[in-house]
Amino acid sequence: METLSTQSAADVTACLKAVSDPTRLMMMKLVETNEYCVCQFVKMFGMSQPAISQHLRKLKQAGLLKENRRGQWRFYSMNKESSHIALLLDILGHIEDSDAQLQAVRAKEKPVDCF
Amino acid sequence: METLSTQSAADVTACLKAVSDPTRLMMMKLVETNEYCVCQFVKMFGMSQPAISQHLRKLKQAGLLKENRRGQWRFYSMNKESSHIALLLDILGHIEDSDAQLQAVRAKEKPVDCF
DNA sequence: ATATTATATAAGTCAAAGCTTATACTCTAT
DNA sequence: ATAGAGTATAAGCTTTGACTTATATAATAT
Repeated sequence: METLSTQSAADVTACLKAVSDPTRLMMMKLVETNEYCVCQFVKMFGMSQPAISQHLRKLKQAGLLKENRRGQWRFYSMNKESSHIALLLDILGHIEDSDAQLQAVRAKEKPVDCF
Repeated sequence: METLSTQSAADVTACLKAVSDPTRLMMMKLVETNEYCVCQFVKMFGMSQPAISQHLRKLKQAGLLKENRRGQWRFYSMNKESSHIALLLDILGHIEDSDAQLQAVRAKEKPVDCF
């Protein structure tokens, strides 16, 4: 079903810029259904920890991510209260679940107590 | 209504990159209902002709625009056969029609035989 | 208090993006 | 054939973006 929520062109652009990077788009697809900590993303994407942190920061600054601290971990999940949520979900809905990259990333998922 | 069309994450990213610029997003919103020639865009956006041409080229290379030559003009319109059309329309649907920037740009629209 | 693990931030590098100016191409009119 | 208008492309400049390495912060465990 289509959402009726609209926003300014500038707001739409801000959201698009946040997710127009392959890593960040994939991150948002992942957190659509789960929450992940930084170390999990590092394993899944095979990128350095600072690179992952920086991507997460951009998504958080765009209001798309919610941060949840538990112990020494910080878990990130989709911010369902985001002003961009309708647009975001529409975009994510266009990614096929069978996407090879997406499945490759998910295949590398490890529990939090990873080492 | 929601479209069921999905594509690879890479394809979605390519589309998002094309429209994640304020000028290009606005261009796509404009060509949703009309076709425009380069000189019209120049007037509407108050940008140089090469800058406009370069934005149009990006959108065309992403498959979002159709080019139509008539006389010495080149008219650009939305490519309804684009593989990204469903995603694109979803995105554009989130821009409010009352958007100030959009209305400001539309207010500067002039007929083709402009000088 | 110290060490360890998880994460963030700072600073630097390199490539890409968006503009500019200058020039080339294309069509029309003379 | 030449000139002029509309548009594209090339080259250069400047800013931004995505990484790197190094360091700082925060929580946990000893």
